[in-house]
Amino acid sequence: MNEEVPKTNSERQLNFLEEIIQEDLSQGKYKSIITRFPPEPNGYLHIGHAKSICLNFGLAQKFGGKTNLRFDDTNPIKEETEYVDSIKEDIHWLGFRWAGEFYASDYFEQLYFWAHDLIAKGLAYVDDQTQEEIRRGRGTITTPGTESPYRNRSIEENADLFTRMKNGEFPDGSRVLRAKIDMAHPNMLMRDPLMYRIIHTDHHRTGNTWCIYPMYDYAHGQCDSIENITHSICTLEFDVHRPLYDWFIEKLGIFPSHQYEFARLNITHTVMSKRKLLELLRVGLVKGWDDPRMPTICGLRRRGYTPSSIRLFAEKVGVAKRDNVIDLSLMEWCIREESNKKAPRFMAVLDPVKVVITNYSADGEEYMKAPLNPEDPNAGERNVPFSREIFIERNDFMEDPPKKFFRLRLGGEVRLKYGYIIRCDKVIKDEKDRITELHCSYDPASKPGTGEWRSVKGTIHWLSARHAVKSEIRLFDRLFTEPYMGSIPEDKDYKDYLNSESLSVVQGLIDRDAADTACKTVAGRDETRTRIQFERLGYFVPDYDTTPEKPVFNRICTLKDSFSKTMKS
RNA sequence: UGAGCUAUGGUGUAAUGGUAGCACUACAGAUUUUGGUUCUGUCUGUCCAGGUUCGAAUCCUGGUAGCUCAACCA
Repeated sequence: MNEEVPKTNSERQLNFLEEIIQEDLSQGKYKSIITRFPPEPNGYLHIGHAKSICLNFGLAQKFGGKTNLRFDDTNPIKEETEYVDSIKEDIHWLGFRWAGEFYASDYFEQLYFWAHDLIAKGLAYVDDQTQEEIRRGRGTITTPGTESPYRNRSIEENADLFTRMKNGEFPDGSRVLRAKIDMAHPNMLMRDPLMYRIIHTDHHRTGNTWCIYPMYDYAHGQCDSIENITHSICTLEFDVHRPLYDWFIEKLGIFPSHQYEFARLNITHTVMSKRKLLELLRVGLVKGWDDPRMPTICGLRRRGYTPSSIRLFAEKVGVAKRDNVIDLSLMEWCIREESNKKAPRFMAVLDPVKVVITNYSADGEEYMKAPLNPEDPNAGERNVPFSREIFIERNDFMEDPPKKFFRLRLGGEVRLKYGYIIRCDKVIKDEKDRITELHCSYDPASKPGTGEWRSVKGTIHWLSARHAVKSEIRLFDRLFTEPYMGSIPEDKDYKDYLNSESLSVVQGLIDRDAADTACKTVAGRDETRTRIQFERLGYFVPDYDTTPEKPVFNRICTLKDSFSKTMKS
């Protein structure tokens, strides 16, 4: 029945980058494409980078090309090997394999040679002005700049000075190499941009070999060119850099890589800038780069998001050129979508209240059959122990509930998931009027699999007191209370919007089976962690802090909950 | 105020001169031993004003709004 359906325009649905590539390929501009992911190793990757990674690697996969990983390490003051390692780990974890691993610093020699070439062509000069003088000379957005008094030095003098810059004869900040373009250019980037600055600092890879370092604009396009990158994809804010990118490539007469820009990812209730993320960490508002509330890749990983769920998310958010803010609920949908199909079901009680089944024998015990996953018949079954004393969730009982409350109430019946129907006969409270125990009776005829099935309105989860295992369970919520963190008032600090309830740690009870699953987890090894569902509570994953003595769970996300909404209204 | 980029439901994203579609969200109903899942349905959209055309989200003109750019950061 595989009918060949011709592709119509409406089915094509390529994003604008895919269209460009398809066009380039079909016109024979390139035989195959090469993309690159070019992080600066000065921080941890976040979900915004994940979008870029999925884009660059995805494009190459889709069109039969390859993708390089290139570290943009042109500023030794900010870059560290620690970040190089974490970036590689994150990309790998996301499921992508780079064709080549390169560093901008691999090309320092070539870049230096090309700089001399531009000097020889009269297109670059050494400027002795101070940083302040250069800044003032650049003019403003609405007024043209003025030329540096050093702009018309002879080629010989420039070459000599630049060589001596390289040889370490001058202190930091005393001289720079500039491209000679146009101080009155409407694009500020073209007003004789800096190519090199002097920095007497050890570089994480080249050590003290160099004391002059190329600027981003002088390095990036040429690095792309050296690697024969056909499509150099970056975020929108680099759009004003494109003329410069092209200018260096043209003047040098090297392989013409081309730059294309797309809109960076924003997500509601979080921030994405490295600076802010780092500040949250320094101030102690989060516990580390991999705090499960962080939008970093390692944070999402610890939280329990899977590589496939993040890839799905990257696909769902799309690629275009307009500013966007993606609803956090889309991310949650992506992990729920996957977890619902895969996650084995267990039970946990986060806020236990004891229930005594008064008509069940004190030393009695039996096992209830429970499917591991109702969505997957092949997942098999497990046995859930039942006994006279059980725990249920405190909020699954109300003495005097509203109409739409389908759970346990005084004098009412509820089904224990996979187990008996019980009726609440008596509520026991302490002197502070807090419920300490519920006395219930069970209906022996209501055991699943025996006799006629009897339906009651509600079904709740529970745990046999005798068999339950203590566990620490960490619940997370949005980091910020405000959805659009990009548009908070200017007189406000983004930290004013922190959600004080973004983390709550609960000492709860879980299934023996869930505890076993957790303890099989090797701390820190994500591949060994099983995502599970605690019924009615959400999807969870064992945290790195799990020990054989104490399972620790992170809630990845809740289940969709239409009940709390009905109750509020 | 100069230059560049962008404007399609609440949020994203398609429609490449020919029926404004898809996803998320929200809401309603059916099913349900998870107030989950699944299924069905509903609401809501082309920034504005002109023009070209048999026909415009799409092309043209003029506005408006948002974003980016004045680091020896990337």
